[in-house]
Amino acid sequence: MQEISLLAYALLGLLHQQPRSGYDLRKIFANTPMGTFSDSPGAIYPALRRLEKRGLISGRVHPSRGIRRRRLYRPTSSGKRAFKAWQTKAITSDDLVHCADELMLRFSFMDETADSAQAMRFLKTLIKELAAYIPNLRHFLRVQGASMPLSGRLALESGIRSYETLLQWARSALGIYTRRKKTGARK
Amino acid sequence: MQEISLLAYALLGLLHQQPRSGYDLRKIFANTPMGTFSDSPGAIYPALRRLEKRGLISGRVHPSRGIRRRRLYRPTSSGKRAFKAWQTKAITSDDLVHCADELMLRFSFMDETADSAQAMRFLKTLIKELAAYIPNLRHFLRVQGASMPLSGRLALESGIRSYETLLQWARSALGIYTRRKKTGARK
DNA sequence: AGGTTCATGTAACCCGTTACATGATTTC
DNA sequence: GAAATCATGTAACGGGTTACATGAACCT
Repeated sequence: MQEISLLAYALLGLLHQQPRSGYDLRKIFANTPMGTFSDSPGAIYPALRRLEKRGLISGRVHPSRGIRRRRLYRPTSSGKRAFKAWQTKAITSDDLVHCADELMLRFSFMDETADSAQAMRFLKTLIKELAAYIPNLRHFLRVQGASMPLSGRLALESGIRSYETLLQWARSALGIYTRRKKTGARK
Repeated sequence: MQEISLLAYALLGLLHQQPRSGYDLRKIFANTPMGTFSDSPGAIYPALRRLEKRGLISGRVHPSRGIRRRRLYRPTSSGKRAFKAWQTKAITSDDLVHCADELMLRFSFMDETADSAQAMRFLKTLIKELAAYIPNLRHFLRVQGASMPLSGRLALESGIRSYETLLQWARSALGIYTRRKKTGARK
């Protein structure tokens, strides 16, 4: 069982929304706020091939009307399982430092593949980990700040603020899910 | 003139503060908020070798008292020039999307290698680019939000908030530099 | 007919990951 | 003297970057 790259998970998630071609996916990365991912063909097409070879997606050429030949991919049932497993796996404190992007990607497809209970569980754990981690950073800044140059201190302050913003966001997001659940929630 | 990786710039920046060994650098990445960088020997030592081969740092074994043999590196004058050039180069709007980490790294060593005028110039440009970019994201959310699933909308909102936080931080940081300059500033 | 966009692919290169290896020095 | 830590290395592997290539369909 090989590792799956973050880009590959992004592709897999987007294919959960609807069948798409490599070119469709490239355009998404080129023209939307998902632009942190590479839109280069040298990244996308090999990644799709690998996902197909591992049986997580299946692509077939769409032979329809006048349009250019496009190979449309969709997740297989095994691909759906793998994606959901990745999405709902436990959040570790290490994830905050090394995989903040990955956490947000996992959350951003939550509605496509899981129920709101999963989303809420995710947010609660995230809140817990952030609330535990931020004081460590504040402590480091308090203790080491004096011996750091101004720009370094400010850079650290920026990192802390961004975690604090994330925490505030997670709390408000959790509130939205909670409220939606109380009022007769659909889905 | 080859590309220099972000990790390599982080190493180069840290070596501006004081001569250090590969092990010192690994400990920094393992035990401080700079932990987003890899502390694995397979990343650090080859990176140091490459920097040395390119003439940006020079290392020599420190033969002093009882201590274990340590190869201490320090930047060469050419390395200092390259670092400063990287640090003070123009900020593009693309940097915000693809290299936010890189921007903060560039800033965090500003005091080591440049004067506060450079830091202020950096912050001003950052503020300008952020102020131009954030409305684009807000616009996207307004137009596309309705057709996005809740979790996707929230994830985008989180990204926007984090840019807004960065903008606020940049403004307050610029304020600090400005004030420090007015009152009889040292250095 | 010719240029542009659509759509997919490939190959060389770089570098971070993972895992393993090796000694020297300190510690108990 | 055994174990732990210090300190540096190396090799295989994977995947993203960059650059180039190809052809079909669309537009004028």
